[in-house]
Amino acid sequence: MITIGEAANLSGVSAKMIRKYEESELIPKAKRTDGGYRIYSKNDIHTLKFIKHSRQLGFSMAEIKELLSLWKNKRRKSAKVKEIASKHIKDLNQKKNEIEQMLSTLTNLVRCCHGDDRPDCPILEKLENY
Amino acid sequence: MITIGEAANLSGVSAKMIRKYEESELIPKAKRTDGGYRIYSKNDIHTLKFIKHSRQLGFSMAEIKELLSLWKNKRRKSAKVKEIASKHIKDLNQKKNEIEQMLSTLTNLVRCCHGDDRPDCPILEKLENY
DNA sequence: CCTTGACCTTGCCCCATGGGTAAGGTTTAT
DNA sequence: ATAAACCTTACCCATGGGGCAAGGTCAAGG
Repeated sequence: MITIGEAANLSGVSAKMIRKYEESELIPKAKRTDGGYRIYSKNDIHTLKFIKHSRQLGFSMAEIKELLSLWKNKRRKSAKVKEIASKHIKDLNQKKNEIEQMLSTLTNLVRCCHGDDRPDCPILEKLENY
Repeated sequence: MITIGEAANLSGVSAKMIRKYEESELIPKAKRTDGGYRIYSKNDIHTLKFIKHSRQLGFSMAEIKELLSLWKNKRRKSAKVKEIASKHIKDLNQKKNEIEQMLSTLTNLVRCCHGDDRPDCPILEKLENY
């Protein structure tokens, strides 16, 4: 008999998010006690950990939904998993490139700015006339 | 007499976001026609462009609010601008590091996955037992 | 048996940065 | 005068959570 609070402690996923994942159909609806409390099994904790690890690698809810169904399906093709992960790598690389582009511009600007009591500032000039 | 749609075209900021920026007090409340239409000046367009450029460099609304007030203040100290930009660079570097951490893990996993018709998959194993 | 405290329930609001849509009013040109 | 194009406000959506409030449940101890 694992309650939602215990499941949260065991899995590292907050009770709030466990309910959210249930509502979003990432996990099946939990069984309830007569009083209406959700109850979880060891296996449910295992699934929650899977979700947590997927979130730590930056997968979206939608991607995790796919990964979960592949994980549960013993006749899956690993190619499909690899495809999802490769697509995610592509997304992350794009985000990284955008950040690097910002960083390169900002770093140049900060290097050129005196950073003293005077108002003259190449950073503001760039924002004004970019 | 520039309407919000024209201001959007001229500045590159959507009409929706112009209203949002007004509500968030990034820009002053626009004057209105008798019928209630917002009207803008050339100077307002200039400010909207400043905001747009700041967004393109990833500054948050709160940061842009500060940058705008410094920009308008002719007695500002460039040190303050530099401080905001430096803090932003720090934030971006942290995001970048997190993404790189994910990428390094994911890249290894994808390299190890056969990606064929068989179900065996190191990616799913990692998500399960991380 | 009853109380108390810890835990759970649902429902709502909030963050940031937008996209979209609907019902209705305004402006401008024909 | 009317139609098209534009504007207004007020909602809902997404992402991935955090937090609070009012109320119900559970388990332990008196």
